[in-house]
Amino acid sequence: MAESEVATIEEELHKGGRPRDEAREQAILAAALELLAEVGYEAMSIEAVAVRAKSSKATIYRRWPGKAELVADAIKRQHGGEEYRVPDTGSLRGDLLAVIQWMFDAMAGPDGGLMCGLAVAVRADPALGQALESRSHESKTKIAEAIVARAVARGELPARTDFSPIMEVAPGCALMRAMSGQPLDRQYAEHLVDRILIPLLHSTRP
Amino acid sequence: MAESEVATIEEELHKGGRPRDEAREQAILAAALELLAEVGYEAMSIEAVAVRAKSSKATIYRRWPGKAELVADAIKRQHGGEEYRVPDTGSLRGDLLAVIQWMFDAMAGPDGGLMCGLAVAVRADPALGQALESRSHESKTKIAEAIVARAVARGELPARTDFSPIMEVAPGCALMRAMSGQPLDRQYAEHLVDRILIPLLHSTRP
Amino acid sequence: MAESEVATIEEELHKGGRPRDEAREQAILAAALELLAEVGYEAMSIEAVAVRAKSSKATIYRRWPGKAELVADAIKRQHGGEEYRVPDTGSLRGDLLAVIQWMFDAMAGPDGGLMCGLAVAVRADPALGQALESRSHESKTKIAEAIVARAVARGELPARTDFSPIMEVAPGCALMRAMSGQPLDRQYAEHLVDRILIPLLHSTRP
Amino acid sequence: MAESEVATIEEELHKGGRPRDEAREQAILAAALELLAEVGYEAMSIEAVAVRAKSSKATIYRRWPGKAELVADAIKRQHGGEEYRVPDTGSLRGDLLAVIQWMFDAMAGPDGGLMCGLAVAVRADPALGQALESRSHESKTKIAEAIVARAVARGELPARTDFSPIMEVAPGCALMRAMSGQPLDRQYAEHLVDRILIPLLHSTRP
DNA sequence: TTTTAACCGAGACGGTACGTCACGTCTTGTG
DNA sequence: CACAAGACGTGACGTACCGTCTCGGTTAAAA
Repeated sequence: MAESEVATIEEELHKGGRPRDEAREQAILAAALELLAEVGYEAMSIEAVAVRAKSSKATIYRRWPGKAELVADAIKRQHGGEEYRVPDTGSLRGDLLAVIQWMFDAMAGPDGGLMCGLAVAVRADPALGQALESRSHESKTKIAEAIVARAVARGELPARTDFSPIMEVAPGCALMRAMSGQPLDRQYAEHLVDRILIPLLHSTRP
Repeated sequence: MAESEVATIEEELHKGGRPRDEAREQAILAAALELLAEVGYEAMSIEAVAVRAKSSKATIYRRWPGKAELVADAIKRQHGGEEYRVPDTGSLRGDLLAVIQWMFDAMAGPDGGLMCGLAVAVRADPALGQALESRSHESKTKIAEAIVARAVARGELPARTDFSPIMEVAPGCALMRAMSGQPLDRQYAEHLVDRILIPLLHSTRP
Repeated sequence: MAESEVATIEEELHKGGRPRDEAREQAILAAALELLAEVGYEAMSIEAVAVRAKSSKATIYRRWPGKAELVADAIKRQHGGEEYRVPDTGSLRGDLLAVIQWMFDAMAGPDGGLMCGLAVAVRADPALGQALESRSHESKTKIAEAIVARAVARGELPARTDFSPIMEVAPGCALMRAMSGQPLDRQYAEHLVDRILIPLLHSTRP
Repeated sequence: MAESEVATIEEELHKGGRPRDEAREQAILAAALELLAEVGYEAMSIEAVAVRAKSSKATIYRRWPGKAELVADAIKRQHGGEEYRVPDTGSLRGDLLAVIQWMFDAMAGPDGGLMCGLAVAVRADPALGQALESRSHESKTKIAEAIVARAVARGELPARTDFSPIMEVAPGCALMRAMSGQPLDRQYAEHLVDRILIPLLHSTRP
C-alpha cells in the first residue's frame, strides 16, 4: 500500500540508535537561511550556523556533506516570501514594465546575490536548481497569467495568448545582462518589453 | 601632448625606486588563468597562483586587492579561443539548432563553470562582467549575423531582419534553464528555436 | 554473615531488571587489552573498544567511569604471560646479567610502553599500580630466589642471603635510566650488577 | 673555524623570507610551561598554549610537530627551580631520611605528574629524557656529595666513599614504588635508607 | 502471566581539540 | 623601491572522541 510505503520512506530505514532530532534539523536550516540573508553564501560559515542553531558542527556534518548541500536543503524548505501584487497600470506595456522593474530590484538585492552564490552549487546538484526554481515558478506563472489576461480583456492581445514566454525569457535576459556587468535599469526594461516581450506575445501561437 | 600623457599614465606616477617588472604581472595572470581552468574559481587560491608564477604573495597583493580583481584582469587579457564556424545546415532552423547545441555544450564544460564561479565576483565588479562579455560579444555577433544573412539569402527571412535578439535571448534562456537545474538538451534547444527565436526573428521590426 | 554480605556486594544491590551480562564485561576487557597492545594507552579510544567488543559506549560507561579505570580492570584480569626461565650461566654475575638483559628487553618492548602509558593513570589510582605490580611480583620473586639459591649452592653467597633487593632495586634503576633517555645496554647492565646488585647482596643482613 | 660553524648552525641555513621571531618561540615555550604546571600534560591543549602566548596555532605547528615535542623543548629551556638545602640532622641516617622525604614530596607534586605524563614522550625521544635528567643531575649530585662529605667528617663513612649510588638508586626505587601504587611514606623511606642506601655506601668500593 | 526495571546495541547530541589551509599583512635580504 | 621568501595572527575547515542521552528491543525477577 502506498501509505505504508510513504511511512517507511519517511522513517528512512531507521533501525537502531537514537533517532535524529528533527527539531535540530529545522533549527540548523533556519540558522543557515538567516545567515545566508545576512552575510551571503560565501561569507557564511558552518561554524556560524552551528553557533546560531545552538548545535554542534558534528551534528551538521552528520547530515550534510558540506556547505552547498546544507544551503540547498535550507532553500528547499524555505517558505515562499510574500507575493507580488501586479499593479494595474492600464496598459500591457505598463504592466510589463512594472513587473520587470520589480524583478530587476529583486535581482539587485540579497536574493540575487544568493542565486549567484549558488550558481556553482547548482552545477553540481541540479536538484538544488529545481528547488530554487520551484519556489518562484508558481508566483511567476500567476503574475504572467494575470498580466496577459488583463491585456486580453483590454483587447491588447488576442484571446488564448500564450503567456509562458514572459516568464521564461524575461528573467533569462535579465540574468544575462547582469552577468555582463551591465545595469538593470529603466532603459533596459523598456528594451526588453518593446523589443522582446511584446513582439513575442504577439507572434507566438501555441 | 597625448603621447606624454599616455606615458605618464602607464608609468603611473612612478617617481623613484625600482620599477615594477611587467613580466611578473604577465606571469601571475597566466598562472591565474591556468589555475582557473584547472580547479575553478572557488578552489583557486592566491597562494597557488604565487607558487605557479614563481612570484610572492606580496607582489600579487601589491597589484590587486583580492582574488576577484586578479581573476577579472586575467580574463580581460585572455586571448579569445578558437572561433566557432557555423555549419550551413540548409535551413534557418537547422542553423539555429546547431549553434544552440554548441552553446549548450560550452556551458556544460569548464567555461560554464568559470562563468558560474565568477557570478559573485561580477556582482561586486560590473567591469569584470563587461570583460567577460566583450570576449564573446564579437564572435556571438558574427555568428548570429551569418545565420540570419543565410536565411535571408534563402528567402526564409525578410531582408534587414534584426539579428540582435538571437544573441541576447538565447544565452539568457539557456543560463536560466541551467540555473533551474534542468537539462540543456535537444528538446529544450528545439523549444528555444521554435517557440522563441524564430518567432522573434519574424516579428521584430527594428 | 560474611557469605551473604559478599553475595550482596557481588550482585551490587541488584533489585529488579535484567542483570548485567558478564560476557559483555569480558568482551570489553579483552578488546581493551588488544587495543592497548596494538596502539598504546594514549591512542586507545573508548569508541574503538566499543566497536571491537561489539558493544556500545553506554555499556562501557555503565561499568567504568573512564579510560583509566577500564584499562586498570583489563590489566588486573589479564593472565600473566609465559614465565621466564633463568638460565644457569655458572656464576652469580652471569645469572644476574642474563636476567637483567631480559628485563631491559622487556622494557624496550610493548610492555614497557604500556607501563609508561599508564604512569599517569597510576598516579590517579594506586590500585591500578598494585594490579600491575601483582602481575609480576610472583615471577620476579621466583627469579631472584632461584638466582640467589644457586649462588649460595656455589658458595658465592652466604646462606640466608636476602634476595629482595634484587627485585626492588634493579627494575627501579632500569626505569630511572630509561626515563633519563639513556640506553638500557650491556654496559649499564654490567654497571648495575657489579656496582649495585652484587655489593648489595654481599652487604645486606636481614 | 668552530665559531663560524656555530653561527651557521644558529642561523640554521636561513636563506630567504622573514626570519622566525625568536620572541614568539620564547612566549610559546613560556606559555606551555605555565599550562603544564597548572593543568598537567594531558589536559594541556595546543589551543590554550596559543591563546596564552598570544600566538596562533599555525605558528606553533610551524615549529613543533606536536604537543610532545613542544613540551620537550619547553622543559629543555626551563631554568632550574630553587635549590634544595640539605639540613644537617647530625647523622648520616637522618640526612638521608630528610632528603628522601623531600624527594618523595616532590614526586607526589606536580613535578612528578609532569614526569609521568612525559613518560610516553621520553620513549619516543630519548633526548627529552636527557633534558629532564640534566635539569636535576647537578643538584642531585651536590646533595649526595654534601651528605656523604658530612658523614665522612663525622667518621660515619670512610674517606673517598662513592656517593653515586645514592642519586642513582634512591630515585629509581622511589619511582618503582610509586608505579606499583604503593605509598611513598616514612616507612618506605626508612626501609630505603636502612636496607639499601646505607649498606650500599658501606660496601661500594670505587 | 503480566508487569517492571534494568540491560543492551546503536547512534544522535553538544562539546572540545585536533592538525591543515588560505587569508591578507608584515619583515627580512637582495637587487 | 620591487621582489622572493616566508613568518605572522586570524579564522574556518572537516575529523575524531569525549561523555551523555535517547531510542527499540531483550531479559529475568517480582507481582
